[in-house]
Order: sequence, then structure tokens, then C-alpha cells
Amino acid sequence: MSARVQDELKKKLITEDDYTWKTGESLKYIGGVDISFLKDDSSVACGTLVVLDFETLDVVYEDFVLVEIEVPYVAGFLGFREAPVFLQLLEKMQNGSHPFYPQLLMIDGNGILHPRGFGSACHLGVLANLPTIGIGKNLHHVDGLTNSRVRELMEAEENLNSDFISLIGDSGNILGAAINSSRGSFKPIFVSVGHRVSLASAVEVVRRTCKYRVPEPIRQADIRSRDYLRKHH
DNA sequence: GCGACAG
DNA sequence: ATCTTGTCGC
Repeated sequence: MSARVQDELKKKLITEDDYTWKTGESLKYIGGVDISFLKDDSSVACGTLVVLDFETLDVVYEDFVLVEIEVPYVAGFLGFREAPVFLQLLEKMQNGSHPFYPQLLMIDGNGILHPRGFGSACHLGVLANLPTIGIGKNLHHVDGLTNSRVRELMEAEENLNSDFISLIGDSGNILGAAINSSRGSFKPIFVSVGHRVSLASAVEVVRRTCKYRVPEPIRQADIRSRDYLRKHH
């Protein structure tokens, strides 16, 4: 669990579109992962992987694993805590040979919107060698970005009509996008590139999977993960 | 030193 | 992350 390991893994990071759909086959199976914790013993967790049909948003696959997590939560190092659990679930699908193996994965956590440009979505993407998209429900204050700054941007004249705004840090880098996914909430979600997907494609995929504020793959993983813990404890 | 700090 | 049901409103 170190910044040096993140820097090392980051060398393999790809931040543009790198996949076979749209040219060959189409994007059909999209995965979502999440982890929920036991209220009493927060070291006991349930890792969840769901796969949805991109067209219908039906859940076509779900799997759970109960684990004990020793790695503590430290902001900026979420990948070390969660990625191993998700890798375990992906491996159970025989590393790609399962008919519902996801072509793309959405992660509860950021991609390059991160202090060192390597959030948990990048982390999992590189280790699983899968296209990933990071979804943050709260802004990780990075590179000068703050909630008030984001609010300013969203309320600015030129952005009132746009369905998303680019998050540009003090460095001038585009770190992600804030989007108001459902027409009721003014609280945005924060989308950032994980691995092998461009920001434009990430925003597009997120938009198409949003029935509510949180995109369905993440939302379903979250709901079912909680449900699993409730039934098995 | 002080405040901020994804899940 | 988690503690938490009903309830106000479109």
C-alpha cells in the first residue's frame, strides 16, 4: 500500500478508448462492483460483482464473496483495499471465458480523479486488464477542485444547459466530469477515466446506464451486496 | 501547524 | 462504509 506501487502500476495505464466494440462486436455486457461492510464487525465484508445487459439494463449475472479485509481505508489508497476482492470475483468467471464476462467495469470510486492520477478504478482496470470507469458519489478534493468550485462551474451561464461539466484542476489537466444524472438531483456524480476508456466514452456509457442518480451497474451491485450481508448474517 | 480526506 | 422509517412531493 504505497504511492510508489501506484506510480509503478500507472505506467501501464491507458486513458483512451482501447476496446473492440464499435469496430467488431458491440458492447453488451457491462459489470459493476461494490463492497459492503458489516455494521458490527467492519472487517467482515461482502464483495459483489454484477453484470448487466447494456441494452436492457437487466442483471444477467451476480456473484458474491464474503471476506475479511485487513487493509484499512485510507483516502487515496482505496484500490489496495478493494481491488483484490474484485479480482477474486473476476477470476471465478474463468478470466474471460464465461459468456457473461464483462467487457467493461464500473467501479464505486475514482479513476484518474485522484491525488496521483491513479484511483481505485485505474487500479482494478490495470490489474484485470479491463476497461474501467470510476464513479464517485462525493468529490475527492484534488488539484484544487472543491465542492464550491464545482458548484460555481455548474451554475455558470455557459454550463447551465450542458449535461456535464469537465473537471479541470489547477494543473490544467482534465480529471473527470461532473454530471447530473437524474433530473431531480442537483447533487452530481463524478465520472473519471479508469483504464482503456476515454472520458467522452465514459460519460456516454454512464448516461446510458443511469435510471437514477447512480448508474445501474453500481446501484445494483450496492443493493445486492447489502442484501447478501443481511441474509447471511 | 491546520484542514481536507473516494469508500 | 455504517447508524435508519416513514414520509413529503412530483
